[in-house]
Amino acid sequence: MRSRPTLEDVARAAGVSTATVSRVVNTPDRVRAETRQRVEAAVAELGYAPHFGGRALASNRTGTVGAVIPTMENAIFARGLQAMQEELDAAGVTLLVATSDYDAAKEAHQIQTLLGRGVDGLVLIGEARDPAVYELLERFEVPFVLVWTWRADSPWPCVGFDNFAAARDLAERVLDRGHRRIAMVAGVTRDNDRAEARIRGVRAAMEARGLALAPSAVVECDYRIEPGIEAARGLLAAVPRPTVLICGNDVLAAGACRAVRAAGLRVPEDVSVTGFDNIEIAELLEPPLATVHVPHRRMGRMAARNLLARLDPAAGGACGAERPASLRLETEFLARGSLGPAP
Amino acid sequence: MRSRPTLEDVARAAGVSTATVSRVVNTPDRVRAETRQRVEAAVAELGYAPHFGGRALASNRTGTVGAVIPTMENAIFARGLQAMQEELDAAGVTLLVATSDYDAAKEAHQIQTLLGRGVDGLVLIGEARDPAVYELLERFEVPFVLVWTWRADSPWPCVGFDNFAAARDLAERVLDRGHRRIAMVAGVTRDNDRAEARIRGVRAAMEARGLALAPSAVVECDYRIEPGIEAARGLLAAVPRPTVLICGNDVLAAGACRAVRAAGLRVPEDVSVTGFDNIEIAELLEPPLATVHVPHRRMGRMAARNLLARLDPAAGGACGAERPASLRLETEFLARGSLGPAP
DNA sequence: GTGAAAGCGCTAACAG
DNA sequence: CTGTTAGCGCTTTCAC
Repeated sequence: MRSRPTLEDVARAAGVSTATVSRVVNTPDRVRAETRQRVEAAVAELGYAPHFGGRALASNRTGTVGAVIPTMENAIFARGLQAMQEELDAAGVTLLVATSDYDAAKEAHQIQTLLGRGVDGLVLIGEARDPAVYELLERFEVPFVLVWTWRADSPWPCVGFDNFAAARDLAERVLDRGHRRIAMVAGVTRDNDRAEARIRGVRAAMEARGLALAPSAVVECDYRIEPGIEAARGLLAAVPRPTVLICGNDVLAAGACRAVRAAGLRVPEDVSVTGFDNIEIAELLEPPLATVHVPHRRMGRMAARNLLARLDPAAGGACGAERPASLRLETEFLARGSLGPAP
Repeated sequence: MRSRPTLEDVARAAGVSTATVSRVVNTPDRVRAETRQRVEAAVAELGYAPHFGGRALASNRTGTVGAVIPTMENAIFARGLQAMQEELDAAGVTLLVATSDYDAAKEAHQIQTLLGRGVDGLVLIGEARDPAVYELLERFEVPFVLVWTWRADSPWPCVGFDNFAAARDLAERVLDRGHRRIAMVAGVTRDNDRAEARIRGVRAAMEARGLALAPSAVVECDYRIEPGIEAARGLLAAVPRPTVLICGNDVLAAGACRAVRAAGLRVPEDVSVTGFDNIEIAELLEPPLATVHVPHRRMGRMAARNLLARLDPAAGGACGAERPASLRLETEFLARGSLGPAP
C-alpha cells in the first residue's frame, strides 16, 4: 500500500491495539517498555506520522498558536516572532503567522481565520481594537496575549512596554540637549495605540517644560521610508525650521535622515533625528541613529511562555480561569550620533 | 449551550440536513437560494464556524501550505513570504512558516513537522538537501516548489533565478571598473547552493579574464553583520590589499563597509564593496550599496501561483501528475556609490 | 498495562 | 436540489 500509514496499520504491524499505539505516541510512560519498543519499531518501519486532522478532531486541540502582526516588512516583528517560535517549538507548539497591514478590519478578519483554523492561543499586537473582536475571542474561549503594549490598568494580559513612558523619556533627552523647536514624524494613530502613546509621551515631556507640541508639528504617516521622507520634507519647510525630528520608528527616522540631507542640511549639526525600535539599520546609518531599544526578542519569548502556561492542560485547560500576569518590560534610550545639541 | 456549534446544530436550526449545510459553506451555488438563505441565517445566528480538524479529516486537505525559510532576520525572506501570502490568501489558503537557521538538519525537521500538520504544499528555499528529504516529499505526495534558485536541468520545479549567472555578471561589472585584486566575503556554502553558486560565478568571470580567485581570498561566514565585519577585516589585512570586496549578500556588505571604515579606509575610494539581494538598507547606506536586485516579491507571488495550480483539484489533484513548469526570473545589477573604479 | 469501542465534526458518494 | 449514510484517523473512557 502506497498511501499514508494510519494508527491502525501500526497497531496491526506491532500486534497491539490502536489505543496502545496512541499511548506510545502521546504518553509513552504509560506503556510497558517492551511493548513500547515493539510499537516504536513499527512506527519507524512504516514511517508513521500522526494525522493532524484526526488528532485535532479527537482531542479538540491543534498544538497551534496564531499571531497577527502588522507587517513582515519591518524586521523587528519578524525577529520577535522568531524568538517566540523558538520558545513554542520547545513545547511542540507551532506558530501560525498572519499580517494585518496596520488595518483593523484586516486584523479582525485574520483573527477569525486563525480561530477557524483552531488555534489554541493567540498573540496580538497592541490593545486598540473593536470590542466585538474581544467578544469573539471570549466566545471562542481562546487565551490570548497582547504584545508591544503595556499599561497598568489594561483589562487584558499584556507582555510589552509602556510606549508613553518610553517616548516621554526620549523627548526628555532631546530637551536636555537644548532642543525647543521639535517636530514629529509619527505613525498613523488610527487603530494604533502605540503610535498614539508615543505622540502623547513626547507632548507630555514638552508640556512639563512649558512647551507645546503644535498639531502642525506632527505629521502622521505609514511606517515606510518614502512617506517618512515626504513627511520630514514638509516639516523641514516650516519657518522657523525644527531643530529635531522625533520619529515614530526607525524606518521613518531613516527616511527623515534622507530628507534632511536632500534639503542640503546635515544630521545632526543642522537637524537632529531620533527613531524608535532599534532595528538593525539604526546602527548602520551614518550617523548612527539615536533611538529607543525595544526588547523584542524577550517580548516574544515571554509572550510565548505566558500563552503556554495557559495552554497547559495541567494548569487548568484553555479556559484561563485565573487572570494571568501581565509583564512590563523595560526599554532603553540609546544616545547615538544622529542626536546632537540644538544648533 | 455554551460550546461551539456544529454542523448538526446549524442543520437542526435551519431544518435541513448536515449535507446541505456543508454545501452552503463549501459550494453555495449547488443549493437553492431560498434554502441557502435559511441556512446562512442559522449560521449567523449560532455564530457557526467550521471545525478545522473535522474538515481536514473528512476532506484530507487543510488549505495550508508550508514554507521553510532560513531566517526571518533577513527581511528579504519575510517580504517574499508576504507577497506569497497575499496570493495564497486570495485563494483561501493559509501559509505556515518555519525557519531552519541555515541548518540542513533543522530544515529536514521542519519539513517533517509541516508534513505532519498536513500541509497541502510546500515552498522550500534552494535545492541542496539530503535525497532522503526529497524521498519523504514524494512519499507524502505533497507538491512543492523551490525558490531562490534556478538551473536549467533541475529535476524539481523552481521559481527563482540563476545565482551563478547573476554573480558572474556582477563580477564582470567589477572587472570592467579595473579591479584585479578581488576578495570575497561569501556565505557559508555547506548545504547552501546559492552561496556556492555565487562564488562560482565570481570565479568564472575572473577566469574568463585570465585571473584566479585564490582560496585565501574567499572567506565564508554566517549572513550576519558581525561575522561580515570580522571576515572583511581579515581580507583587508592581506598584502597587497584587495581593491574590492564582493559580498555574498547585502548584510555582509554592510558589515564589510564598516570594516573598511574601521581600518581607516574609504568606500569606494580605497576599497569598493558590493552586495547581493538589494534589501532596503542597501540604498540607505552611505555610500549606497552596489548590489544585485532579486525580485523577491515576484518570486513569492509566482511560487504561490505555481503551487496553487497544482493544489487545485480541478487541475488533477495534489498528485502533481504533470511536471509543472519552472520559472526563471531575471536579476538586475544595480551600480551604486559603493563600487568605484579600482584605485 | 492493554484492548474494545464510541465518538469528535465534517465531507462525499449515492439515492431519491 | 436535498437527505442518508458511511467513514476520515485519532483519542479516550471503560472494562478487563
